[in-house]
Amino acid sequence: MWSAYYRQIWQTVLAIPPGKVASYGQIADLAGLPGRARLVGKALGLSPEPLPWHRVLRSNLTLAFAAGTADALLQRSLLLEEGVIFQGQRVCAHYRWQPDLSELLFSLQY
DNA sequence: AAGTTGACCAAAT
DNA sequence: TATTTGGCCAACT
Repeated sequence: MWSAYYRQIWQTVLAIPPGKVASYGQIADLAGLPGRARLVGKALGLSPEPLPWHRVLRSNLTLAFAAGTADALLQRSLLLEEGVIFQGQRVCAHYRWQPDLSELLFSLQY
């Protein structure tokens, strides 16, 4: 039995298209939880089912995990598989997910 | 009940 | 571009 907050967060993360990335704060906003970026990180770790968690990163486009850790390496390779290119520690800015209205409405069809 | 923590963020410096 | 600062708030000590 999960908090409604987490469900909203998970749903929003699922709406991120492959090959795109979003920030924690952005997910929080889209999920109707402005200012609660930290809750997003928490929710990702508690997800009961597979999520495209690797598409979520910090607002400065760096990974949330410390460089060199197993988690960071995994996230990096998952993104590379989707065609996301890195410049040093951060992903190129043009991979940022910029949802338009119809895309958001579609993701809310339930 | 009170203090700490965290897959964060924006603004100022 | 990097670091600091203050803010955020649900979950845990």
